[in-house]
Amino acid sequence: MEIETATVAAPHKGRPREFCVDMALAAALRVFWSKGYEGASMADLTEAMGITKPSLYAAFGNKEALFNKALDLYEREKADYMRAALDAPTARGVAERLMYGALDMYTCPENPNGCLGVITSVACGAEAECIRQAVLERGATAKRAMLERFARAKEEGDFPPDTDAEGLAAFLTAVNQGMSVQAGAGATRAELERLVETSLKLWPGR
Amino acid sequence: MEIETATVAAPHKGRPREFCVDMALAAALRVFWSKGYEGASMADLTEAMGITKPSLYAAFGNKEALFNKALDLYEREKADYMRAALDAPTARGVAERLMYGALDMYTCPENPNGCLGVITSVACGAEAECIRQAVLERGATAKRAMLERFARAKEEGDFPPDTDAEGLAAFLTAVNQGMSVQAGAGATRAELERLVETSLKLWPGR
DNA sequence: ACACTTATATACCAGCCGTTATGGAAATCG
DNA sequence: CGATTTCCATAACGGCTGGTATATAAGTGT
Repeated sequence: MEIETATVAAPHKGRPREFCVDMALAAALRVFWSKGYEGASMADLTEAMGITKPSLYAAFGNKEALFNKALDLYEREKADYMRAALDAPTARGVAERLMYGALDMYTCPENPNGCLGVITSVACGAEAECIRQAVLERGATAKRAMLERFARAKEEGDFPPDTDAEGLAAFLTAVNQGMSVQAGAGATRAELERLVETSLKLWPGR
Repeated sequence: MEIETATVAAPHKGRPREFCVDMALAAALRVFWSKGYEGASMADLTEAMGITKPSLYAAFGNKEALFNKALDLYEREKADYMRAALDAPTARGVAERLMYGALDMYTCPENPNGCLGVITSVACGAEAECIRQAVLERGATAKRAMLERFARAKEEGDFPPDTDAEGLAAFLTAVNQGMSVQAGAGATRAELERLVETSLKLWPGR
């Protein structure tokens, strides 16, 4: 259990490590984010993290454990706009925050393009099936939260009464996933902005 | 240049090959379709195709050439619903045919789930960059055709005059890509049907 | 100064990757 | 028939994969 959060200050005996775990993990995340789980080789990771393989294995366990910790970091730092979006007062506000948040994240110049979840869950070999399952589970959790939010929105009158809240959740998820795919395919921010604006123009209710 | 299309009938001298090129290619397509370009190993391919590696190399060149031929087959047989969709008389008809066509294709029990283009273009290692570019080019061509169709639809009054046809093309593309991602993630056909119906309910114009 | 503990660096492991050389089998041509 | 051409099967190639054993360096507490 690591207590320290910054660069140094080892509390116990033994040779202190020469790198910052958090920074190394952030570097690993960027590699996974741009190349996917299987596309990221240990050589890619160690080079980006600035450490050697034994150091990586000592600090993180193995590739799979490293990915899971990187995924935790991703959700914590990068994708918490999702949670924030659900706090919007209206369903339209939720959709706005979700889409513009995704837009910012997918097109931020210092980030890889696209969504880590989409990149990882699509097209992975048999060996990475458990990784894929873990990612899908998190996506399902996020979608469930969105669904509950839209069910509430329907009760509050944000939608016409005959609206399919589940369909709308799937719809919003799909547009975000498509935005991720197009960002990965090289779409410009301006193009994705038009996609978001078009989608919001079609969004039902006030 | 192979002339024969069926099982046998070698026109020239030498030992005739013992497998059907078209069937082998179809099998290879299914492997690429379910595992992606890099996720499909030569062992996977040869096993599914029922041939050995030297036979594969003699008949198709190498892995990249095999993929390109499989991609040709995919576009020719599976994804020509796109071309057909653009022939619909109205923009709404285009959207309907496109979405239901994608729905049928992504959920057909005898096909892998999802879109080969999405699977291949997302998250590939550096070595497959040219493959990715080839796939993206075809996607860009398809999107360009859709864009032209919607520009015409706007002139014909299918949309309100202030409509962003380019945004709508990106929108429709995004919903289809999202549908592919969700199909690959294990969504049921019923779920995707609701996604399509919801999207069409939001689609502008008559 | 010493033993002890931990991190780093080098080198290595078996296994899979895409690809190909080699040797024999099966067909047509003369 | 023999000669030729093409295909199939085995096995191997160098290179890369994720993962590790070994040896050395750099700190700790006493």
